[in-house]
Amino acid sequence: MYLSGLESSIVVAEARVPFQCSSRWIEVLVDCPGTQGIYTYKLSALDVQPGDILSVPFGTSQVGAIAIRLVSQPPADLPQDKIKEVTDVVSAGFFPKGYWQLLNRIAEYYYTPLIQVIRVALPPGLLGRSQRRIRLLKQTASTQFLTPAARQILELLQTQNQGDYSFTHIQRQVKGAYRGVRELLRSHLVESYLEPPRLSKPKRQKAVTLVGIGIESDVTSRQREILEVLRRRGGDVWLSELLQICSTSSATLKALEQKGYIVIQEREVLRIERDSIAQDQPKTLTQAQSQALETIIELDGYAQVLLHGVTGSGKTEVYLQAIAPLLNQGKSALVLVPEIGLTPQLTDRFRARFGNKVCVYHSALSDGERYDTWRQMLAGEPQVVIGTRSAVFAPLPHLGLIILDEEHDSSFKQDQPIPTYHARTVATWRAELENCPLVLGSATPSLETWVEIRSNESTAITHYLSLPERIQSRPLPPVEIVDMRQELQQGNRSIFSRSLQSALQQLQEREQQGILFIHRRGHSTFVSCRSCGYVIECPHCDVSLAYHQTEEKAPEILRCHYCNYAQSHPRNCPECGSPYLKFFGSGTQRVTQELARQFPQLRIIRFDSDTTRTKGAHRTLLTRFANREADLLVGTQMLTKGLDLPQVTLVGVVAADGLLHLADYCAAERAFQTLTQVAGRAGRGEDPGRVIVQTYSPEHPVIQAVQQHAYEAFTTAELEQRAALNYPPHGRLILLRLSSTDPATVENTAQQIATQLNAISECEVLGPAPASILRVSNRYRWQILLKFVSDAQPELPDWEDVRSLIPTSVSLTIDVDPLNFM
DNA sequence: AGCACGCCGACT
DNA sequence: GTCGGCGTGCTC
Repeated sequence: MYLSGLESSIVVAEARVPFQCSSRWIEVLVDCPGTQGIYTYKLSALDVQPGDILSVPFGTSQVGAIAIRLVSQPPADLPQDKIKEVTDVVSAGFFPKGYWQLLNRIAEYYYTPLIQVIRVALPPGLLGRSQRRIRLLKQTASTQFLTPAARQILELLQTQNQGDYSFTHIQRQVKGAYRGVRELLRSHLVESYLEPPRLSKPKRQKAVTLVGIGIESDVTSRQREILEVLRRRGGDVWLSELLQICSTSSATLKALEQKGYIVIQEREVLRIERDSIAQDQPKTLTQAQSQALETIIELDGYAQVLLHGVTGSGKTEVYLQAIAPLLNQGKSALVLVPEIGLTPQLTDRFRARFGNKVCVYHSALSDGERYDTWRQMLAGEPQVVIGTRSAVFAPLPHLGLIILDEEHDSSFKQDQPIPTYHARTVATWRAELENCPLVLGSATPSLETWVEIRSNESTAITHYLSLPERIQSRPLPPVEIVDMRQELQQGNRSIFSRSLQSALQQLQEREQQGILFIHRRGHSTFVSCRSCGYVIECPHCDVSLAYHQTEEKAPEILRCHYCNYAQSHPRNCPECGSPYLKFFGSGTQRVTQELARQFPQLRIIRFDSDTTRTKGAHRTLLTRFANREADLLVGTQMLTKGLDLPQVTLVGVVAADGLLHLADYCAAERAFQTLTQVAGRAGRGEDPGRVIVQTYSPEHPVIQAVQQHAYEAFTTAELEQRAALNYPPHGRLILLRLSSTDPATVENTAQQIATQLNAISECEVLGPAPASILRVSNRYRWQILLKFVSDAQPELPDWEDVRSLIPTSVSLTIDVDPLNFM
């Protein structure tokens, strides 16, 4: 059971009711896998309200918990002496109204225990749990009587200067750790202890506030000076800061406090990055932009809006001007974007417009920063939160608008761990519960959104807003399709067509900038022996290793793109010893090398997940490009996500084919979106742009649609195909992923579950089938796809029952509305 | 997740 | 007969 219906019993604490003496017990939800259900705890001194986040003793350890309901009687069947007491309130005062219902809805729809949903919604560290740690007791000990595992653990502990590691860390490092630790415990070489949960707590600091305004006859000149500094600073300064500025002592300040001039108080400090940026004013809107803005501003209550604007049509300006009046009304706005690192420009623009009312929330923040941002949001000041997928849970009270930018982007879908939620789906529910509008923005709306909006247009709850033109009537760039088969026929064996070559040449001559899109990172997709045909594969996965070489003399490495395994590139074929190894397929590295060879004067920046791994790398690379430190940006998918580089005139797609021939049902849709988005990077500024797409299948419908900027025609055709096969948005899918280290066990289990599911009449069971790559990281993967004709929530087995029937070695995840079929 | 309890095979 | 493997079940 998923504790649905709990929302009726929880009282969301808007104003905390005074402590009631009749409620001496609290029912809580405990953060512990394998437990569902409610546990009752005693309350004596603590004031606990439903929705509070608690720390409670559970079994031998201390775990996080959520207070659900105050009760005046403990359950009759529960012996009094078993009831423990709540240790602490970690965070009091709950989420805004409707939030609890949202979490419950997610739990139900995505078949996920409620506590797991709560875990993704809360910042890390709030649900603390104690951790078992192992500590070295005797420094010098002879290790020769120990088993290898025990000796290894001992040596590991000795490398750390405290001789102290968490048990899980040891388990990761040493195999047979369980046994080894036991052995060491028995011989008293180490001890095991429980470290209490390290809970995120608000960081507090002493602040000095000026209170006395009256005569200052009783103060010394030194004290008067301090008061003057304090007054100049607005009457409110951190204690440590004041001590520094006035180079005084805390005793002097204490004296002033005694005399009643100042108050010294502990206050919460929020660790939130806030750099100031040049101010920016609202821009004049085009006709279409004003019309869209007007519609959005006039919305009252829940509505779903599709803002369908071609690339470069100025969607962001519409967002900004839609948010401005909300803030004045004391409301907040939530802006969701695919990947925050990729859009420093977007956050900059928001900061420039709204200053420090803008908060950025995403997983790259440190735990402390996330925690503080979260606390800050709870406070309810009107603000704009920009974030990635998980920011859909931002606990903003008075939410006035939710914006999902680039709504078609698949990074809004989580496919690993459960809940496998889609931020768009959750945002829709949230907007409904908060009774506020949801704006979905894209140049290439997903088919789901398109159907949802267009088929409900008469209902007044959905609105279709179109920005058919670029700002300042700039034209969309012409797209030239190059048939690479003809290039080859005519004797051009380069990876660049003659058309692209001359365009790159012109780039330099005209001092313009360009973007080159490559589907893959790395150098080559696989390495094969020309003598025997052997392909070098990953030892842990059923894939070939990709060849990586960052620059001319850098080490040559073979890397698995699935499990990150790496080995150095062998000189000879491991199978037959032949020295003739050949690289196939080209990634970003190879293309940059090739460019350097053919266009030595061209300055290149590589922009892919290899070069942007470090913090702030995106911004640095983009700034360098914007400053014209390079002529060409060479990169992967990242280039498609809302980059606004007005100086780019040329966009080249080296090989569109890699995108076209993927196996899953949404491959065509995604290829169209990606190519249209890359193409849209060209000609966003004064100079007109052009796009060159190289392909071996120029007649492919996706290529044709991209060339003609024909979103609607493509979508209509694609929807017909989907309807014929009952694929989303007609009908729904649920994917069961099973994996295990043992190939036979997964297969059998998959078979069993499929048989069970076949009994459900309204759903079509596809599979079980091995995943397209059977083995990844030494786990064998099987899948079962469930297809439903109707949109109704189908009757499915209780997954907890299913789980209890499968062997523990097999893991099962349920992916509702899957997008990733790997 | 941890950690008990508890039931079967290799040793004193 | 005991020690110690890890399978099963509980945690208010």
